[in-house]
Order: sequence, then structure tokens, then C-alpha cells
Amino acid sequence: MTDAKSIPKAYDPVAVEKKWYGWWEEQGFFRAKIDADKSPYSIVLPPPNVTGSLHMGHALNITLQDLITRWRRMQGFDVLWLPGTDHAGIATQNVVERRLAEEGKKRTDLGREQFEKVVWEWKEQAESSILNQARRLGCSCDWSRKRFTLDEGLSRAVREVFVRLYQDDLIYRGEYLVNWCPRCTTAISDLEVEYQPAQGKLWHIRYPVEGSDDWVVVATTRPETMLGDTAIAVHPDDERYTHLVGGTVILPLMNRKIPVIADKFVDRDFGTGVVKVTPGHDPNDFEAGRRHQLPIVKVIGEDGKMTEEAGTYAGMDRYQAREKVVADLEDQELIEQIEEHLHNIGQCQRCETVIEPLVSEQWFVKAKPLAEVTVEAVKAKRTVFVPANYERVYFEWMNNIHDWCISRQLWWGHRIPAWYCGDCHQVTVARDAPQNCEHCQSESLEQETDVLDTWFSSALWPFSTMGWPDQTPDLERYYPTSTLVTGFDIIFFWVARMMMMGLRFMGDVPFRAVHINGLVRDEKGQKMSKSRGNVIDPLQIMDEYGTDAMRFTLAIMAVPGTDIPFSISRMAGYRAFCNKIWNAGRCLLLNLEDQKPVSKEEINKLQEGDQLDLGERWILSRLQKVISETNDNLEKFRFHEASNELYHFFWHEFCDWFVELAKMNFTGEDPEKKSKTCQVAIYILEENLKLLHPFIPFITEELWQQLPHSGDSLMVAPYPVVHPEWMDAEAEEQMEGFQELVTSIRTSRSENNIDPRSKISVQLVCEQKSRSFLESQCDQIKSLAHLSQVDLVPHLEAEGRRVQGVSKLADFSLILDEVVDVEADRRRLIQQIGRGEDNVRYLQKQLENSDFVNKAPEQVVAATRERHTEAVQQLEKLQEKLDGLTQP
RNA sequence: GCCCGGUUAGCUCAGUUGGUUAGAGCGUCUGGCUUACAUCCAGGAUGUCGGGGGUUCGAGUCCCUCACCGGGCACCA
Repeated sequence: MTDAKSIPKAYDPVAVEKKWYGWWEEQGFFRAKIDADKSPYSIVLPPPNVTGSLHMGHALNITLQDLITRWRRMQGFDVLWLPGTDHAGIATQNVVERRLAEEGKKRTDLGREQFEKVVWEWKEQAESSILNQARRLGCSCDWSRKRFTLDEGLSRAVREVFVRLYQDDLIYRGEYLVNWCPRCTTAISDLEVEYQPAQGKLWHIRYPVEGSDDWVVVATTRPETMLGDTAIAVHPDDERYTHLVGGTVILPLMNRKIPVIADKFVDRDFGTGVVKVTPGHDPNDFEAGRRHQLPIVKVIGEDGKMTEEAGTYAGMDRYQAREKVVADLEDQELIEQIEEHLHNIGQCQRCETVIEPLVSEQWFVKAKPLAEVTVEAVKAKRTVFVPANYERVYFEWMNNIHDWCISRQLWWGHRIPAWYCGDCHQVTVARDAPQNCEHCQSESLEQETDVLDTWFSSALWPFSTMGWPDQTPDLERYYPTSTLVTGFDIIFFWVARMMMMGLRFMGDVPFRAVHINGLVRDEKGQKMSKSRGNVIDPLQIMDEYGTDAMRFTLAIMAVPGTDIPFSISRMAGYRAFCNKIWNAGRCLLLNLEDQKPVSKEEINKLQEGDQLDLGERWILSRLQKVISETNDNLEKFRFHEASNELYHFFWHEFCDWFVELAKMNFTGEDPEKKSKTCQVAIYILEENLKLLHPFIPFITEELWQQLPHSGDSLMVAPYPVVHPEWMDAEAEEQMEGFQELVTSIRTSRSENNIDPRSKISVQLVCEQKSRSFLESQCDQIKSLAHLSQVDLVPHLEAEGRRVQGVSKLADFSLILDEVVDVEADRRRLIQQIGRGEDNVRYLQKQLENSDFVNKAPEQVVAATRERHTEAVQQLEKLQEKLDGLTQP
């Protein structure tokens, strides 16, 4: 036990936070232990990439998961929070390549094997760095189960899934038009292409019609691709061009004869209504080409340069070729017009290079059959989205899903388990390296050099991490997971694919709930970015303000479905909250004498023995409401409401009223009262610490350890539950009256500029029915309103040196030594009367409305009546007071 | 073009099934170092809840419509 007197006045988060994490971990509190007596609760951490360090997005995501897991653990669930990292294919390869470039090296200089070794080295250090940063957040995940998407077990799962999907005809290989990044030199999926608006040009080019002097004008934004045109197309119903359909035009520059086809994909209103068809470099044209059996001419290569097929342009960069093509066309007077044209350009998500659609041999997952079942599952509420509106987004995407290009021409990732036969050239797909070709038994096999899209392995995360394809106890126990907490930006990349794979291979959804957290923005709501210079580093602010303050800020701002405008000044406010908690603890510890743990039974005894003061009954009652709402809000992922309520309860109810009242007994003469109040105070404090622990684990544990607990951790204390027998409507109502009276007296003092230091006396008058209650509270009023004396009188004396006021419970009169300016009083009374009149008028109008009286629910009408009566009484009292003032 | 958010106090935002005359934090103003806390205490001020229409006894909350600001998807020859 710490000596209370030695507790510092200001809370020092850095000193405190260092202490607990290691201890919790050593004690094994983070570790999931399968316990049949408990219900399982599981979460898998969205594995951070091994590319960089912790950012605010991680901080939010991890904080929310930690909050949930700590809460569930305290509630008595058998909790598994499984951590790990993602190899992040392209992203990591790019990072390492950039580092090599700094040394003037390329990956090809090293060779595949050596390069992979270098990436593994990088991975080891990047992983430990980011996971240590996660630890600083207080992240209570089970490190003994940490996984990596490229580790042995997960790689086995990947191969298993690949083979099974291949056998089930859900994976195929073929030549298709894919998005190609010429810088990363790999194919990427549709999702990895990001579109940026760009100002371009629309060139109108004349294509001579064969066998006539006429020409037809084609509009294009990419003239260089014309070299690969294998047709031009018009809309079948477009009468302007009907005569051309079936005919031939001459492709300028190449002097190739190409047909004119009719196809509904042509938009008659765009450009000239005639479109050049380049099946090799445009997705629409590729489809049209298939429909019309057009040949494919590939004029741009995988390095972004023109191919041999481009004739004299071969070897030029694609943009250089564009200029040359335009210049050549102009020379031949084949450019009819050049328009400015705003359009969207697809860029590589990872390197922002403009992607090039080109035809290439790749591996694909047939997505539709996999997607359909997941839509059913979400419709059946086997998985719910929070907030629910993301379900629509999910359906929309799933219902329009395209096949997923899963092969990447990279070195970092899971190498595709397919082998090509050198003899029969067929493919053998297998879990482990085969000895012979399954088609011709040849031994001349070579493995596919492509790796899988990084999302292929993360799609398996919820079950591959638990040991699948083996039937492990973890899998049995913790799958499906309870909740997934993740960002909206990876709903398609990750959530959707986990749903597909989970249902396919586990026969059940991977998670029961998906909680979508928002984006952490800067204070003004702008996206954080290096170029804006508004990036907040969580590590730095944790140093400065404390992890708890940062966590609390994130939690209280985490409104489901909205982004978080993270505010440093707000966080400073929550640091102050932590300090407040600290000092409340300090206050109680300084007053404790005989420290013993306080049980519920002891409080019960006091309660039953009628030994509790009003404030004590009240705080116990309020606590029940707070417990119930906190649990309820957490259940619904309403972190902001839960934290807001705890903040208010702790500061503005527990500290401002209960502790202030408790001080009277602490400093009073009665040792029994003191010890009783201590017990209640400690009990309430501890309940608060428990309630707050999932949000702010460090400071709560620190205070808990200073209280008598024989070394038990708060982390494993049971989360508070409601004791309905302590709900006390009478105490709450009485307390409300008490608070209003105290506040009114304080307001009067303040408005009359009465020095807060001077102790004055006050007279009170109230109705007979409240008299005994008020009598019992005189000392408390005296203390909280800073008075020297409180007298209950039959009538207030009307003399000059008075400041008068009213509250529901009692009217009061401050007795002053000097004559005060009654104008302040008058002003306030007039203001109050004004409000009172509005109030009465409003209520009266409602009650006079027969529709309201007849149609509104009875209790609403009754409540309105009651309020009306009260309002009228209050108004009369105020009026009386004002009259009293005018006639001295 | 389709879809989803948002528009509430000077700022940033809460406000679950419609029911007291709308709340918080920060900021601001007044006054206080009252021995837990100046990272504090007490008190004050501030809103036509984006515009318009509708449903209802009753709308910040439901419906329609318009405007503006975000975001997503599709198209973009």
C-alpha cells in the first residue's frame, strides 16, 4: 500500500503507465484460456502492415478493440483478442525497394531469394516496432497467439484454400484485360485503382473510309492507343452511321484495314458517336472485342513503353508516343478538332502511377458464387454492421462484384501453388511441391513465379490464425469471432473477402458484428496528410498527455459512422479529467484511516440500517443508472455516450456533490459517520474505477492498487452490475431539490457580488411538507453554499439588507451586513418571471388544446398538468418576491 | 448518373424508438489559490436546430423538395 500522503498532487501519466503493462502481461491477464464455464468472446486484430509505424487510425482502432475486450473480460467472458501483422505485399515490397534504391540497388540486383531475405529482415524489425507501439496503447491482446500472414501456418492455409478453390473451379487462369501498374510492374485488382480527376484533351481524328473519299471522325482521349485499334464502333440505331456498318476504314498511321461494327455500348451523344475499339488497352473495348471476335493488338508493354506492334513508335514511352502520334496525325491533317476534356484517371493505389489496362495472363477468383451466400448471410443478420447503413454499401458492391485478379508479379508474398509442365505445358495445382506433372507425369515442373494478392491471405485471417485447416480447440471455441472493428475503407478489400472465405471454408460467417470506425481527421475535419503537415503522431501525444487521455478522447469522439475531428485542446480537457480522477482518489486516500476493502454487503447493511445520508443514497442510486447505461451503450458500440456519461457522473456528480458532502463527515467529530462515509466513498470510487477501466486502464489500475486489494488487478475485477435495490427515486428527487436550492443561493451570491470568501447567514422558508427534510439538510446547505448560519423560519423578514430568491424546495433570504443594491435582485427576478411566464403560457396553450388532451398518451398529459401547476406556483412566488422588493 | 453521410451556440460536435421551452467540450465574461485538484472551484451569456413544404395533438428527431459540403460506386471512347 502506498502512503497516501506521498501521492503527488498532479497525475503523471508517463510514470504511471510504464508500471502496469508489463505486469499485466506477466500475470497472463491477456492470454485467452478456454474456460467452459464462461462464454467465449473473440476479436481478431486487423493486422497492421509491416510497413510503417503506428498512426492515429491504428490508435483509434486498437483503442476501441481494447475497450471492448477489457470490458468483456471484466464481464466474465472468456476473451480472445488475437493479434498479428500483415505482410502487405506491394506496400512492403515498395518500402524495401525504396530503401535499396537509396543504396543505389535494385531488387533484380539481389535476385529473388536474396531480396526475400532482405524483406524478412525488414519485417522482423518493422513488426516488433509497430507492435511495441501498440503495447503503449495498453492493448491487451493475447501475444502468445500472435500471427503473421506469411508465417508457416497461414501459408499452409493459403495453399489449402487455393487448391480447393481451384478444384471447385472457382479459381481460373487466363488472358484478360487487367489493371497494370507499369512502375510496380504487376497486375492489380480493380479495388487497387484509385481515380483522380484530370484535365485532358479529346482528340477528334479522321479515319478514312475505305473505297471512298469520305472519312469518319472518332473522338479519343488516348490517341496513342489507336495504334492498337482493331475496329471502330457505332450504335446500331444511330442513323448517321448506318451506312458504314459492315464496311471498313483505314487506321491512320498504321494503314491497317479495320471493320466498322455496331454495338450498343456506344454512347451516341458522346463525342462524334463513333468510338475506336482497342481491345488490348481498354476494358469496354476488350469486352466489345470479345463480342465481335476482334483481334487484340498490344501496343503498350508492361514497362509502359510502346511495343514492336506499335511500329515506328516502338520503344517510346506511352506519353511520348501520344505526342508523336498527335503530331503525325496533324501533319497528315487528320486531326479535326481538339477539345478540353475533364476525366478521371486511374492510378495505382500504392505508387500513384497511372495504370495501364492491358491484356495479360493472370489468376482470378470467380467472385459471384462466393459473394451470393454472404449477401444472404447479412440479410439473415448472421452478421450485423454497425452502423447498419454500411450494409447497403456492402450489398451494392457484392451484387455487382467482378472476378478478382489475385496474381501479382511481385516477389514478396505467397507464391501461387501452381506448377507448369515443361513437356505438356499444363498446370498442376497442389498443396505441396509435386514431383510429377499430374497430366503427363513429367518431372520437368516449374512453379508459378507470381505471388498472391496480399488480401488473399488476410481474407482467411479469422480462421487461419486459429490453426485452420486443422480442427484446433481455438477454432472450435472462438470461431466465428464476436466482433470485427475496422475502417470503412477496407470493407471491400477485407471485410467482404473474409465473409466469402469464412462462409466457404468454415461454413459460417467470420464475425457476428462488424463495427466500422471512422477516420481520424485533424481538428478542422481535414484528412491528415504529410503534405498538409497536419499529421498528429499518437506516440508523441501519448508522451505529452498520457495514453489514457488520448484513449478517452478517441472513445468519447467515436460516434458510430462519423469521422473524428481529433482535437488536441479536447484531449487536454481529458487529461484534466484524468487528473481529476487522480485527485479525487487522493482526497479519499488522504482521509482514509483504516483501509479495508468494502463489500456490497457492507453497503447493504448501512442501507438497511438507514444509516446513509441523502447524498449517499443519491449517489448509490445514480450509480445504478450509470452502470446500466454504460453496459447498454457498450453493448451497442456507443462508446461516445458511454464515456460521456462516465465523465459527467464522475466529475459533476461524484466529485462536485458527493465528495463535497462527504468532506463534512471526514472533518466532523463523529468517527462512526466518518467511517461510514469512507466506506461509501471508497465503494463508489471503486465502482467508478471499474466502469472507467476499459477506457482508461492505466490511471484506474494505479489508483486501484493504492486502495486495499491485496494485489489483485482491476483488469480482472468484475465489471459493475446493477443492484436494483439501491435505486432510490425519493433520494434522487430530494437531492434534485437540494441541488437547486444550493445553486440558487450560489447564484444569488454571485450576482450580488458577495465575496465568495465571506460567510453570510441565510433564512429559509418552505412548505410544511418539506420542513423536516429541509431541517435535516441545513448543515449541508451551509457547507456547500459557504454560509455561516442557516435558519428555517416561518416567514422571511422583509428588510433592506436582504437578497432574496426562490427555488422549488424553499425560498431564501441572504442576510447581509450592508445594504445592497436591490437592483441586481430585481433584474434577476424580472428575468425569472419572464421565463416563468413563457413557461406557463406554453404549458397552458398545450393543455387548452383539446386534441393534445385527447390524443396524447395519458402520462404525457398528466406530466404536463403537473408541470403547469408547478410553474404557476413558482411564478406566483416570484411575483410576490418582486412586489416585496418594490415596497420596502 | 446511382448511393450514403452531413448542415444544431463563436469553434468542434452529441442529441437511440417523435413527448419537458435543445446539450457537451473548448472558447468567452464575472468572481475566487475555500488544505483532493488553478490540469481547480462558483456563477453568467450565447442557438429562427441549412431553406421551403408536409404528416402529427406534438418534429432537431418521420416524409417530400431545394441548396450547399463531404464520401463511395459506376461511366469517362
